[in-house]
Amino acid sequence: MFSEISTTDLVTQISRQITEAIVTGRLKPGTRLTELQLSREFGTSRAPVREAARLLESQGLVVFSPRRGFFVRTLTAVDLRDIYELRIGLELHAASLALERIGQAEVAGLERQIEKLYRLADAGSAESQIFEDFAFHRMLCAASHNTRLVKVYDELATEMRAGITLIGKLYDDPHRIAETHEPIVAALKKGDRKELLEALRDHITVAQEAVVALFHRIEKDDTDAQNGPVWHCG
Amino acid sequence: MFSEISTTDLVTQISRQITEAIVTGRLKPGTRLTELQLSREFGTSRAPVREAARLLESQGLVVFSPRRGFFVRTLTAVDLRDIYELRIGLELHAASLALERIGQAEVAGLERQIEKLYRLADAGSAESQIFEDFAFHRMLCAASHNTRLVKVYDELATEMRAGITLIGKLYDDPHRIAETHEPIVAALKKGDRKELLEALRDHITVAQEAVVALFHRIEKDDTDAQNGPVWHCG
DNA sequence: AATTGTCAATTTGTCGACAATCGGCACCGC
DNA sequence: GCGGTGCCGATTGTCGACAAATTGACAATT
Repeated sequence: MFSEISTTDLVTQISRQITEAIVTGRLKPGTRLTELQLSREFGTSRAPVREAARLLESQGLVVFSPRRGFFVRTLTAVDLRDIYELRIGLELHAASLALERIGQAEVAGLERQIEKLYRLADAGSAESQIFEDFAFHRMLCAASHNTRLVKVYDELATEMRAGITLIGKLYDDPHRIAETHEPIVAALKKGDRKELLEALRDHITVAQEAVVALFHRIEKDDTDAQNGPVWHCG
Repeated sequence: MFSEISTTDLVTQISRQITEAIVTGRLKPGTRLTELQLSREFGTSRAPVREAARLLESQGLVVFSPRRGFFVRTLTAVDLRDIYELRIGLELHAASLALERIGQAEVAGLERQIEKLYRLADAGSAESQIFEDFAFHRMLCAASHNTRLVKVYDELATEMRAGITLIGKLYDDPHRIAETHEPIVAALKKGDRKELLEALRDHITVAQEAVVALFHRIEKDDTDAQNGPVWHCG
Protein backbone atom coordinates (compact mmCIF):
# COMPACT_ATOMS: atom_id res chain seq x y z
CA MET A 1 0.00 0.00 0.00
CA PHE A 2 2.49 2.61 1.11
CA SER A 3 5.73 2.88 -0.76
CA GLU A 4 8.80 1.98 1.20
CA ILE A 5 10.40 4.80 3.07
CA SER A 6 13.37 4.79 0.81
CA THR A 7 16.05 4.99 3.44
CA THR A 8 18.43 3.20 1.13
CA ASP A 9 21.31 2.57 3.42
CA LEU A 10 24.69 4.08 2.89
CA VAL A 11 26.23 0.92 1.54
CA THR A 12 23.66 0.59 -1.23
CA GLN A 13 24.01 4.26 -2.07
CA ILE A 14 27.78 4.04 -2.30
CA SER A 15 27.78 0.84 -4.32
CA ARG A 16 25.32 2.38 -6.76
CA GLN A 17 27.46 5.47 -7.19
CA ILE A 18 30.61 3.46 -7.80
CA THR A 19 28.74 1.19 -10.21
CA GLU A 20 27.50 4.23 -12.09
CA ALA A 21 31.01 5.65 -12.24
CA ILE A 22 32.33 2.40 -13.67
CA VAL A 23 29.67 1.72 -16.28
CA THR A 24 29.77 5.31 -17.51
CA GLY A 25 33.52 5.09 -17.82
CA ARG A 26 34.31 7.79 -15.28
CA LEU A 27 36.32 5.18 -13.41
CA LYS A 28 38.55 3.46 -15.89
CA PRO A 29 39.53 -0.23 -15.78
CA GLY A 30 42.53 -0.93 -13.62
CA THR A 31 42.00 2.12 -11.45
CA ARG A 32 42.85 1.47 -7.87
CA LEU A 33 40.05 2.18 -5.44
CA THR A 34 41.62 3.25 -2.18
CA GLU A 35 39.23 3.15 0.73
CA LEU A 36 40.43 6.38 2.23
CA GLN A 37 39.96 8.31 -1.00
CA LEU A 38 36.48 6.92 -1.58
CA SER A 39 35.42 7.51 1.99
CA ARG A 40 36.55 11.14 1.73
CA GLU A 41 34.69 11.47 -1.56
CA PHE A 42 31.46 10.19 -0.03
CA GLY A 43 31.98 11.90 3.30
CA THR A 44 31.78 8.67 5.26
CA SER A 45 34.15 6.39 7.07
CA ARG A 46 35.85 3.44 5.46
CA ALA A 47 33.52 0.74 6.79
CA PRO A 48 30.56 1.37 4.44
CA VAL A 49 32.96 1.79 1.53
CA ARG A 50 34.51 -1.60 2.18
CA GLU A 51 31.12 -3.28 2.29
CA ALA A 52 30.05 -1.58 -0.92
CA ALA A 53 33.28 -2.56 -2.65
CA ARG A 54 32.87 -6.18 -1.59
CA LEU A 55 29.38 -6.14 -3.08
CA LEU A 56 30.75 -4.86 -6.34
CA GLU A 57 33.39 -7.54 -6.28
CA SER A 58 30.82 -10.29 -6.03
CA GLN A 59 29.15 -8.75 -9.07
CA GLY A 60 32.42 -8.81 -10.95
CA LEU A 61 32.73 -5.07 -11.42
CA VAL A 62 35.85 -4.78 -9.28
CA VAL A 63 38.49 -7.27 -8.32
CA PHE A 64 39.84 -7.59 -4.84
CA SER A 65 43.38 -8.49 -3.97
CA PRO A 66 43.92 -9.21 -0.26
CA ARG A 67 46.17 -6.71 1.46
CA ARG A 68 46.30 -4.71 -1.75
CA GLY A 69 42.79 -3.45 -2.19
CA PHE A 70 40.13 -3.02 -4.81
CA PHE A 71 40.66 -2.33 -8.51
CA VAL A 72 38.21 -1.61 -11.28
CA ARG A 73 38.07 -4.80 -13.31
CA THR A 74 39.60 -4.77 -16.73
CA LEU A 75 37.47 -6.77 -19.11
CA THR A 76 39.30 -8.77 -21.72
CA ALA A 77 37.98 -9.87 -25.09
CA VAL A 78 37.58 -13.36 -23.66
CA ASP A 79 35.54 -11.96 -20.78
CA LEU A 80 33.26 -10.20 -23.21
CA ARG A 81 32.92 -13.35 -25.28
CA ASP A 82 31.95 -15.30 -22.17
CA ILE A 83 29.53 -12.65 -21.02
CA TYR A 84 27.70 -12.43 -24.33
CA GLU A 85 27.78 -16.18 -24.72
CA LEU A 86 26.14 -16.52 -21.34
CA ARG A 87 23.68 -13.83 -22.27
CA ILE A 88 22.62 -15.83 -25.32
CA GLY A 89 21.87 -18.87 -23.18
CA LEU A 90 20.08 -16.80 -20.58
CA GLU A 91 18.04 -14.58 -22.83
CA LEU A 92 16.99 -17.31 -25.25
CA HIS A 93 15.84 -19.39 -22.34
CA ALA A 94 13.97 -16.40 -20.96
CA ALA A 95 12.32 -15.78 -24.31
CA SER A 96 11.30 -19.40 -24.55
CA LEU A 97 9.65 -19.18 -21.15
CA ALA A 98 8.13 -15.82 -21.98
CA LEU A 99 6.42 -17.40 -24.96
CA GLU A 100 4.22 -19.32 -22.54
CA ARG A 101 3.82 -16.72 -19.84
CA ILE A 102 3.90 -13.25 -21.31
CA GLY A 103 0.78 -11.14 -20.94
CA GLN A 104 -0.74 -8.60 -23.29
CA ALA A 105 0.45 -5.66 -21.23
CA GLU A 106 4.02 -6.91 -21.43
CA VAL A 107 3.84 -7.32 -25.19
CA ALA A 108 2.53 -3.78 -25.44
CA GLY A 109 5.37 -2.61 -23.23
CA LEU A 110 7.92 -4.16 -25.55
CA GLU A 111 6.32 -2.47 -28.55
CA ARG A 112 6.33 0.90 -26.78
CA GLN A 113 9.97 0.35 -25.99
CA ILE A 114 10.79 -0.15 -29.65
CA GLU A 115 9.04 3.10 -30.50
CA LYS A 116 11.10 4.79 -27.83
CA LEU A 117 14.21 3.46 -29.56
CA TYR A 118 13.05 5.01 -32.84
CA ARG A 119 12.42 8.35 -31.16
CA LEU A 120 15.85 8.32 -29.57
CA ALA A 121 17.37 7.46 -32.93
CA ASP A 122 15.74 10.57 -34.37
CA ALA A 123 16.88 12.63 -31.41
CA GLY A 124 20.38 11.35 -31.98
CA SER A 125 21.01 10.66 -28.32
CA ALA A 126 23.23 7.59 -28.55
CA GLU A 127 23.86 7.10 -24.87
CA SER A 128 20.26 7.01 -23.78
CA GLN A 129 19.48 4.76 -26.71
CA ILE A 130 21.94 2.21 -25.38
CA PHE A 131 20.27 2.53 -22.01
CA GLU A 132 16.80 1.93 -23.44
CA ASP A 133 18.12 -0.90 -25.56
CA PHE A 134 19.13 -2.65 -22.37
CA ALA A 135 15.74 -1.84 -20.90
CA PHE A 136 14.06 -3.65 -23.80
CA HIS A 137 16.01 -6.83 -23.24
CA ARG A 138 15.42 -6.64 -19.53
CA MET A 139 11.68 -6.41 -20.15
CA LEU A 140 11.91 -9.46 -22.35
CA CYS A 141 13.69 -11.39 -19.61
CA ALA A 142 11.21 -10.19 -17.02
CA ALA A 143 8.44 -11.66 -19.19
CA SER A 144 9.83 -15.07 -18.29
CA HIS A 145 8.38 -14.40 -14.83
CA ASN A 146 11.50 -15.94 -13.34
CA THR A 147 12.92 -13.45 -10.86
CA ARG A 148 16.12 -15.40 -10.33
CA LEU A 149 16.84 -15.27 -14.03
CA VAL A 150 16.24 -11.52 -14.17
CA LYS A 151 18.63 -11.01 -11.29
CA VAL A 152 21.43 -12.80 -13.09
CA TYR A 153 20.63 -10.92 -16.25
CA ASP A 154 20.88 -7.60 -14.44
CA GLU A 155 24.37 -8.42 -13.24
CA LEU A 156 25.34 -9.44 -16.72
CA ALA A 157 23.89 -6.23 -18.11
CA THR A 158 26.01 -4.01 -15.89
CA GLU A 159 29.08 -5.84 -17.06
CA MET A 160 28.05 -5.40 -20.67
CA ARG A 161 27.43 -1.71 -20.11
CA ALA A 162 30.88 -1.41 -18.60
CA GLY A 163 32.30 -3.01 -21.71
CA ILE A 164 30.28 -1.00 -24.20
CA THR A 165 31.04 2.34 -22.60
CA LEU A 166 34.70 1.77 -23.28
CA ILE A 167 33.95 1.44 -26.95
CA GLY A 168 31.76 4.45 -27.42
CA LYS A 169 29.23 3.49 -29.98
CA LEU A 170 28.35 0.08 -31.27
CA TYR A 171 26.38 0.75 -34.40
CA ASP A 172 26.66 3.32 -37.12
CA ASP A 173 22.98 3.72 -37.85
CA PRO A 174 20.86 4.28 -34.74
CA HIS A 175 17.72 3.43 -36.71
CA ARG A 176 19.09 -0.05 -37.33
CA ILE A 177 19.17 -0.61 -33.59
CA ALA A 178 15.47 0.02 -33.30
CA GLU A 179 14.68 -2.02 -36.39
CA THR A 180 16.52 -5.12 -35.29
CA HIS A 181 14.16 -5.44 -32.34
CA GLU A 182 11.07 -5.73 -34.49
CA PRO A 183 11.46 -9.37 -35.58
CA ILE A 184 11.84 -10.43 -31.97
CA VAL A 185 8.50 -9.02 -30.89
CA ALA A 186 6.91 -10.15 -34.15
CA ALA A 187 7.92 -13.76 -33.51
CA LEU A 188 6.81 -13.45 -29.91
CA LYS A 189 3.35 -12.32 -30.98
CA LYS A 190 3.09 -15.07 -33.54
CA GLY A 191 4.07 -17.57 -30.90
CA ASP A 192 6.69 -19.00 -33.21
CA ARG A 193 9.40 -20.35 -30.94
CA LYS A 194 11.88 -21.30 -33.62
CA GLU A 195 11.66 -17.90 -35.27
CA LEU A 196 11.89 -16.11 -31.92
CA LEU A 197 15.01 -17.93 -30.83
CA GLU A 198 16.69 -17.44 -34.18
CA ALA A 199 15.90 -13.74 -34.27
CA LEU A 200 17.20 -13.26 -30.74
CA ARG A 201 20.33 -15.29 -31.31
CA ASP A 202 21.13 -13.30 -34.44
CA HIS A 203 20.46 -10.03 -32.68
CA ILE A 204 22.73 -10.79 -29.75
CA THR A 205 25.42 -12.44 -31.84
CA VAL A 206 25.76 -9.29 -33.92
CA ALA A 207 26.40 -7.28 -30.78
CA GLN A 208 28.75 -9.92 -29.43
CA GLU A 209 30.87 -10.02 -32.54
CA ALA A 210 31.09 -6.25 -32.72
CA VAL A 211 32.11 -5.91 -29.07
CA VAL A 212 34.55 -8.79 -29.05
CA ALA A 213 36.19 -7.66 -32.28
CA LEU A 214 36.65 -4.17 -30.90
CA PHE A 215 38.13 -5.51 -27.72
CA HIS A 216 40.54 -7.65 -29.67
CA ARG A 217 41.66 -4.55 -31.51
CA ILE A 218 42.02 -2.62 -28.28
CA GLU A 219 44.11 -5.37 -26.73
CA LYS A 220 46.27 -5.59 -29.81
CA ASP A 221 46.84 -1.85 -29.78
CA ASP A 222 47.73 -1.95 -26.13
CA THR A 223 50.37 -4.59 -26.64
CA ASP A 224 51.70 -2.91 -29.78
CA ALA A 225 52.19 0.35 -28.02
CA GLN A 226 54.67 -0.70 -25.41
CA ASN A 227 53.40 1.70 -22.81
CA GLY A 228 50.56 0.11 -20.91
CA PRO A 229 47.14 1.68 -21.01
CA VAL A 230 47.04 5.02 -19.27
CA TRP A 231 44.52 4.10 -16.65
CA HIS A 232 44.21 6.60 -13.93
CA CYS A 233 41.24 8.10 -12.24
CA GLY A 234 40.94 11.71 -13.27
CA MET B 1 56.31 -23.08 -7.21
CA PHE B 2 55.24 -22.76 -3.59
CA SER B 3 51.61 -23.20 -2.84
CA GLU B 4 49.80 -20.05 -1.86
CA ILE B 5 50.24 -19.14 1.75
CA SER B 6 46.60 -19.76 2.31
CA THR B 7 45.89 -16.69 4.34
CA THR B 8 42.36 -16.66 3.02
CA ASP B 9 41.17 -13.50 4.60
CA LEU B 10 38.81 -13.56 7.51
CA VAL B 11 35.84 -12.43 5.46
CA THR B 12 36.15 -15.31 3.02
CA GLN B 13 36.63 -17.76 5.85
CA ILE B 14 33.59 -16.51 7.71
CA SER B 15 31.38 -16.41 4.65
CA ARG B 16 32.39 -19.97 3.80
CA GLN B 17 31.56 -21.18 7.28
CA ILE B 18 28.17 -19.52 7.29
CA THR B 19 27.47 -20.86 3.81
CA GLU B 20 28.37 -24.35 4.97
CA ALA B 21 26.12 -24.00 7.99
CA ILE B 22 23.21 -22.95 5.79
CA VAL B 23 23.55 -25.56 3.05
CA THR B 24 23.99 -28.34 5.57
CA GLY B 25 20.90 -27.16 7.39
CA ARG B 26 22.63 -26.32 10.65
CA LEU B 27 21.27 -22.82 10.24
CA LYS B 28 17.60 -23.09 9.45
CA PRO B 29 15.70 -20.75 7.12
CA GLY B 30 14.40 -17.65 8.83
CA THR B 31 17.04 -17.73 11.54
CA ARG B 32 18.21 -14.31 12.49
CA LEU B 33 21.93 -13.77 12.17
CA THR B 34 22.96 -11.27 14.82
CA GLU B 35 26.33 -9.77 14.23
CA LEU B 36 27.37 -9.88 17.85
CA GLN B 37 26.57 -13.57 18.19
CA LEU B 38 28.39 -14.49 15.00
CA SER B 39 31.41 -12.39 15.88
CA ARG B 40 31.62 -14.08 19.25
CA GLU B 41 31.29 -17.46 17.55
CA PHE B 42 34.16 -16.73 15.19
CA GLY B 43 36.22 -14.86 17.74
CA THR B 44 36.40 -11.72 15.63
CA SER B 45 34.86 -8.29 15.71
CA ARG B 46 31.66 -7.40 13.90
CA ALA B 47 33.26 -5.77 10.87
CA PRO B 48 34.37 -8.93 9.04
CA VAL B 49 31.07 -10.59 9.89
CA ARG B 50 29.12 -7.77 8.29
CA GLU B 51 31.16 -7.97 5.12
CA ALA B 52 30.75 -11.73 4.95
CA ALA B 53 27.01 -11.45 5.50
CA ARG B 54 26.67 -8.87 2.75
CA LEU B 55 28.50 -11.25 0.43
CA LEU B 56 26.07 -14.00 1.26
CA GLU B 57 23.22 -11.63 0.66
CA SER B 58 24.38 -10.87 -2.86
CA GLN B 59 24.44 -14.62 -3.44
CA GLY B 60 20.90 -14.93 -2.21
CA LEU B 61 21.66 -17.15 0.77
CA VAL B 62 20.61 -14.56 3.32
CA VAL B 63 18.32 -11.59 3.11
CA PHE B 64 19.13 -8.24 4.60
CA SER B 65 16.67 -5.83 6.08
CA PRO B 66 18.12 -2.41 6.88
CA ARG B 67 18.24 -1.62 10.57
CA ARG B 68 16.97 -5.12 11.29
CA GLY B 69 19.78 -7.35 10.22
CA PHE B 70 20.46 -10.54 8.31
CA PHE B 71 18.23 -13.59 8.14
CA VAL B 72 18.76 -16.98 6.55
CA ARG B 73 16.66 -16.93 3.42
CA THR B 74 13.58 -19.12 3.34
CA LEU B 75 13.22 -20.67 -0.08
CA THR B 76 9.69 -21.07 -1.36
CA ALA B 77 8.44 -23.59 -3.89
CA VAL B 78 8.37 -20.78 -6.45
CA ASP B 79 12.00 -19.94 -5.67
CA LEU B 80 12.96 -23.55 -6.24
CA ARG B 81 11.00 -23.67 -9.47
CA ASP B 82 12.81 -20.53 -10.66
CA ILE B 83 16.19 -21.85 -9.61
CA TYR B 84 15.81 -25.17 -11.37
CA GLU B 85 14.27 -23.50 -14.38
CA LEU B 86 17.28 -21.24 -14.62
CA ARG B 87 19.53 -24.21 -14.12
CA ILE B 88 17.97 -25.91 -17.12
CA GLY B 89 18.69 -22.92 -19.31
CA LEU B 90 22.20 -22.56 -17.98
CA GLU B 91 23.25 -26.18 -18.00
CA LEU B 92 21.79 -27.01 -21.39
CA HIS B 93 23.58 -24.02 -22.84
CA ALA B 94 26.77 -25.15 -21.15
CA ALA B 95 26.37 -28.65 -22.53
CA SER B 96 25.79 -27.29 -25.98
CA LEU B 97 29.00 -25.31 -25.77
CA ALA B 98 30.83 -28.24 -24.22
CA LEU B 99 29.95 -30.33 -27.24
CA GLU B 100 32.30 -28.18 -29.27
CA ARG B 101 34.99 -27.54 -26.71
CA ILE B 102 35.30 -30.48 -24.36
CA GLY B 103 38.60 -32.33 -24.33
CA GLN B 104 39.32 -35.99 -23.85
CA ALA B 105 40.55 -35.50 -20.32
CA GLU B 106 37.31 -33.80 -19.37
CA VAL B 107 35.22 -36.61 -20.83
CA ALA B 108 37.28 -39.09 -18.86
CA GLY B 109 36.75 -36.98 -15.75
CA LEU B 110 33.00 -37.14 -16.19
CA GLU B 111 33.14 -40.92 -16.58
CA ARG B 112 35.25 -41.28 -13.46
CA GLN B 113 32.74 -39.14 -11.63
CA ILE B 114 29.90 -41.48 -12.58
CA GLU B 115 31.87 -44.42 -11.27
CA LYS B 116 32.37 -42.53 -8.04
CA LEU B 117 28.60 -42.13 -7.84
CA TYR B 118 28.19 -45.89 -8.18
CA ARG B 119 30.75 -46.51 -5.46
CA LEU B 120 29.02 -44.09 -3.11
CA ALA B 121 25.70 -45.77 -3.88
CA ASP B 122 27.20 -49.06 -2.74
CA ALA B 123 28.69 -47.41 0.31
CA GLY B 124 25.27 -46.01 1.11
CA SER B 125 26.56 -42.57 1.92
CA ALA B 126 23.71 -40.41 0.68
CA GLU B 127 25.09 -37.02 1.68
CA SER B 128 28.40 -37.35 -0.10
CA GLN B 129 26.60 -38.77 -3.11
CA ILE B 130 24.59 -35.56 -3.38
CA PHE B 131 27.85 -33.63 -3.12
CA GLU B 132 29.48 -35.64 -5.90
CA ASP B 133 26.35 -35.39 -7.99
CA PHE B 134 26.74 -31.63 -7.92
CA ALA B 135 30.41 -32.03 -8.76
CA PHE B 136 29.48 -33.95 -11.90
CA HIS B 137 27.22 -31.20 -13.15
CA ARG B 138 29.80 -28.59 -12.30
CA MET B 139 32.37 -30.46 -14.37
CA LEU B 140 29.92 -30.53 -17.24
CA CYS B 141 29.45 -26.77 -17.00
CA ALA B 142 33.17 -26.22 -16.72
CA ALA B 143 33.57 -28.08 -20.01
CA SER B 144 31.84 -25.13 -21.66
CA HIS B 145 35.08 -23.26 -20.99
CA ASN B 146 33.03 -20.24 -20.04
CA THR B 147 34.18 -19.09 -16.63
CA ARG B 148 31.36 -16.59 -16.22
CA LEU B 149 28.82 -19.32 -16.75
CA VAL B 150 30.46 -21.57 -14.19
CA LYS B 151 30.43 -18.76 -11.66
CA VAL B 152 26.69 -18.29 -12.01
CA TYR B 153 26.19 -22.03 -11.86
CA ASP B 154 28.12 -22.24 -8.61
CA GLU B 155 25.86 -19.69 -6.98
CA LEU B 156 22.83 -21.56 -8.22
CA ALA B 157 24.26 -24.81 -6.90
CA THR B 158 24.64 -23.51 -3.36
CA GLU B 159 21.02 -22.42 -3.43
CA MET B 160 19.96 -25.82 -4.67
CA ARG B 161 21.99 -27.52 -1.96
CA ALA B 162 20.30 -25.32 0.62
CA GLY B 163 16.95 -26.45 -0.73
CA ILE B 164 17.78 -30.13 -0.96
CA THR B 165 19.22 -30.34 2.52
CA LEU B 166 15.88 -29.31 3.93
CA ILE B 167 14.30 -32.27 2.24
CA GLY B 168 16.70 -34.98 3.27
CA LYS B 169 16.96 -37.34 0.39
CA LEU B 170 15.75 -36.91 -3.13
CA TYR B 171 15.74 -40.40 -4.57
CA ASP B 172 14.92 -43.75 -3.14
CA ASP B 173 17.44 -45.79 -5.07
CA PRO B 174 20.96 -44.36 -4.95
CA HIS B 175 21.96 -46.52 -7.92
CA ARG B 176 19.39 -44.77 -10.06
CA ILE B 177 21.20 -41.49 -9.41
CA ALA B 178 24.38 -42.85 -10.89
CA GLU B 179 22.57 -44.49 -13.79
CA THR B 180 20.75 -41.40 -14.90
CA HIS B 181 24.05 -39.71 -15.63
CA GLU B 182 25.11 -42.30 -18.17
CA PRO B 183 22.98 -41.14 -21.11
CA ILE B 184 24.33 -37.61 -20.72
CA VAL B 185 27.95 -38.64 -21.16
CA ALA B 186 26.96 -41.13 -23.86
CA ALA B 187 25.32 -38.42 -25.93
CA LEU B 188 28.25 -36.13 -25.30
CA LYS B 189 30.68 -38.75 -26.63
CA LYS B 190 28.53 -39.41 -29.65
CA GLY B 191 28.39 -35.70 -30.33
CA ASP B 192 24.62 -35.89 -30.64
CA ARG B 193 23.36 -32.49 -29.56
CA LYS B 194 19.67 -33.26 -29.68
CA GLU B 195 20.08 -36.37 -27.60
CA LEU B 196 22.38 -34.62 -25.13
CA LEU B 197 19.99 -31.77 -24.51
CA GLU B 198 17.02 -34.06 -24.15
CA ALA B 199 18.84 -36.32 -21.71
CA LEU B 200 19.97 -33.37 -19.62
CA ARG B 201 16.58 -31.70 -19.62
CA ASP B 202 14.92 -34.89 -18.50
CA HIS B 203 17.51 -35.45 -15.83
CA ILE B 204 17.14 -31.99 -14.36
CA THR B 205 13.38 -31.86 -14.74
CA VAL B 206 13.02 -35.00 -12.66
CA ALA B 207 14.97 -33.37 -9.85
CA GLN B 208 13.03 -30.13 -10.25
CA GLU B 209 9.65 -31.80 -10.02
CA ALA B 210 10.67 -33.81 -6.98
CA VAL B 211 12.03 -30.78 -5.13
CA VAL B 212 9.22 -28.43 -6.03
CA ALA B 213 6.56 -30.98 -5.14
CA LEU B 214 8.16 -31.57 -1.76
CA PHE B 215 8.33 -27.85 -1.11
CA HIS B 216 4.70 -27.46 -2.00
CA ARG B 217 3.88 -30.11 0.55
CA ILE B 218 6.05 -28.44 3.16
CA GLU B 219 4.38 -25.11 2.58
CA LYS B 220 0.96 -26.67 2.76
CA ASP B 221 1.83 -28.35 6.05
CA ASP B 222 3.11 -25.12 7.45
CA THR B 223 -0.09 -23.26 6.69
CA ASP B 224 -2.25 -26.16 7.88
CA ALA B 225 -0.55 -26.28 11.21
CA GLN B 226 -1.36 -22.83 12.45
CA ASN B 227 1.85 -22.47 14.36
CA GLY B 228 4.55 -21.16 12.08
CA PRO B 229 7.62 -23.25 11.47
CA VAL B 230 9.78 -23.54 14.52
CA TRP B 231 12.85 -21.81 13.18
CA HIS B 232 15.52 -21.27 15.69
CA CYS B 233 19.21 -21.72 15.60
CA GLY B 234 20.19 -24.57 17.88
C1' DA C 1 -10.42 -7.06 26.42
C1' DA C 2 -8.13 -4.79 22.86
C1' DT C 3 -5.49 -1.03 21.56
C1' DT C 4 -2.22 2.47 22.38
C1' DG C 5 1.76 4.64 24.66
C1' DT C 6 6.11 4.25 27.12
C1' DC C 7 10.45 2.42 28.39
C1' DA C 8 14.45 -0.57 28.76
C1' DA C 9 17.35 -3.87 26.54
C1' DT C 10 19.21 -5.39 22.49
C1' DT C 11 21.06 -4.63 17.95
C1' DT C 12 22.49 -2.13 13.99
C1' DG C 13 25.11 1.90 11.59
C1' DT C 14 29.01 4.37 11.62
C1' DC C 15 33.19 6.06 13.15
C1' DG C 16 38.16 6.79 14.52
C1' DA C 17 42.31 4.27 16.03
C1' DC C 18 45.97 1.01 15.96
C1' DA C 19 48.72 -2.89 14.29
C1' DA C 20 50.16 -5.56 10.22
C1' DT C 21 51.51 -5.42 5.66
C1' DC C 22 52.75 -3.73 1.08
C1' DG C 23 55.15 -0.90 -2.52
C1' DG C 24 58.69 2.06 -3.58
C1' DC C 25 63.22 4.20 -2.79
C1' DA C 26 67.65 4.90 -1.36
C1' DC C 27 71.56 2.50 0.04
C1' DC C 28 75.06 -0.99 -0.04
C1' DG C 29 78.17 -4.54 -1.62
C1' DC C 30 79.83 -6.65 -5.66
C1' DG D 1 76.52 -0.60 -13.43
C1' DC D 2 73.51 -3.99 -11.15
C1' DG D 3 71.07 -6.94 -8.06
C1' DG D 4 69.88 -7.45 -3.43
C1' DT D 5 68.58 -5.36 1.22
C1' DG D 6 66.53 -2.66 4.61
C1' DC D 7 63.85 1.36 5.73
C1' DC D 8 59.57 4.55 5.30
C1' DG D 9 55.24 6.21 3.96
C1' DA D 10 50.81 4.69 2.60
C1' DT D 11 47.08 1.40 2.79
C1' DT D 12 44.57 -2.41 4.44
C1' DG D 13 42.68 -5.57 8.34
C1' DT D 14 40.59 -5.49 12.45
C1' DC D 15 38.92 -3.75 16.57
C1' DG D 16 36.23 -1.35 20.34
C1' DA D 17 33.10 2.53 21.14
C1' DC D 18 29.19 5.38 20.68
C1' DA D 19 24.76 7.12 18.64
C1' DA D 20 20.41 5.79 16.53
C1' DA D 21 16.94 2.58 15.79
C1' DT D 22 14.23 -1.59 16.69
C1' DT D 23 12.07 -5.08 19.53
C1' DG D 24 9.31 -6.76 23.09
C1' DA D 25 7.17 -6.19 27.44
C1' DC D 26 4.43 -3.79 30.53
C1' DA D 27 1.25 -0.25 31.98
C1' DA D 28 -2.49 2.94 30.90
C1' DT D 29 -6.58 4.12 28.57
C1' DT D 30 -10.79 3.62 26.04
